[in-house]
Amino acid sequence: MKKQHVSEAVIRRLPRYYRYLGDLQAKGIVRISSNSLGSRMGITASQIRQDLSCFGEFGQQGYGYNVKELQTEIGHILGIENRHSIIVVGVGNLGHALMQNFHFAEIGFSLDAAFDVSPSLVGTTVNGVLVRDMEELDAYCRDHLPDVAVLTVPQSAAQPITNRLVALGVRGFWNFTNKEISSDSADIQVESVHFADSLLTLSYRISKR
Amino acid sequence: MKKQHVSEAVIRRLPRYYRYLGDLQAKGIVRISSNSLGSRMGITASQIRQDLSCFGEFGQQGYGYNVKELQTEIGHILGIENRHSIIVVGVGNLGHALMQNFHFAEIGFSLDAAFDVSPSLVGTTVNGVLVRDMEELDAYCRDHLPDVAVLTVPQSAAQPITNRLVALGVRGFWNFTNKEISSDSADIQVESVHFADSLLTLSYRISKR
DNA sequence: TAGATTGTTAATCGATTAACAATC
DNA sequence: TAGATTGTTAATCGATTAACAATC
Repeated sequence: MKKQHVSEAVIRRLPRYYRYLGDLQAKGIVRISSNSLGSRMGITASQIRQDLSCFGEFGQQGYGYNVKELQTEIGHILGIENRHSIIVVGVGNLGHALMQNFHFAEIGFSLDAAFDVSPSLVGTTVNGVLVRDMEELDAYCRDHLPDVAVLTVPQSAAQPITNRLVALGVRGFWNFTNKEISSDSADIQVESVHFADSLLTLSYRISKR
Repeated sequence: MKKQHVSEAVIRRLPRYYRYLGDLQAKGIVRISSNSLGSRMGITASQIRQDLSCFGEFGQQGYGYNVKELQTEIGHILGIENRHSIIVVGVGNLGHALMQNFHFAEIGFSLDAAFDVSPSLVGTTVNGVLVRDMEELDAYCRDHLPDVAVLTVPQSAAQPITNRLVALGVRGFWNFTNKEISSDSADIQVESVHFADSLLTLSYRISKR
């Protein structure tokens, strides 16, 4: 039975399911039970079945789940078929690294453009994507209506650029600036990657007390 | 009253407290109540007081918390004073970007060395840190006993390098390889940064249903 | 002193786990 | 058919929130 509200905890697990199912497929595994998937992932079979039940019925009694089918379903839930368009704003080391290494297309994103202020970068191409002048940002967004912006600008630019992009209709922000960004506009989604927070939890765990 | 077991949820919030307290200090704010901090962070005052009570008593009735003092205390809980030594293994785009931009020292880590297989990188210096040949990894670790390794190697190298480092006594792994790594050894801590998982939750949230 | 705010205990809420009938 | 495994309901567990006495 589908749920109307899906908790954050469940949503955070969906990409993990997607990833594990991809690995299983790569290994040529065709079917899997919640029990077996759970023990691979270190979670209970109950949790997997409970999680999936938020979205529908994807298994078969006595059989389990078809790996490929379930992956496709979860991909669908995650919105991978939408081919969201995405732009990189700020092509410093990190923006550059993401453009070079991160497989946007594999998870359904279309990386269409990048922007920077540096004259030495503008006009160059990174992994097939043209770096444009930040001046062109407004015109580009009006023309192409990108769904998501990767924020890899300096901290000081984070909020002003966000405001500008929100005004231009960008609804999703993948924020690497280590600054909390916000917007009054409803319906704006922000996903922040806080490297320091992540490493600090590791610091905590390796510190004996 | 100090707690013996501290939940994962609490630990994940500690770096956020640390960050917010840093921002407050930068703004010259000297004292803050749990209520005021909570409304800035979008959480309840109760939660803050409950979280802190796992580690001790840091406030004063009728006054609240001294911003600087509390930050120092939380930094201490997170192990920032330990000056954990850290090495970067794999100096590709991402490893390079982290070395260049990420302020290890600010959160108490000492970035001491980097390793790569590429002859064009070996011997160069990135942000003051020498890139060494991967061949030297074992000898280096035996000599310097680094606490943490940043894994920014290709996926295929993730597990073998981890095994090697575990055998050499490295206890913490900051894993950017998009592969789950594991170890039989007790006391090994892994913190993985899964970019795709992060972006997929954003994909979910901007997909209308 | 009066007001503010803590630390902590108790109440509530939500998430995880267990159990099991349904059924492939 | 017998065995396996689902989807779902119920039970448990843990985390968050509320309340309040203590006290600065």
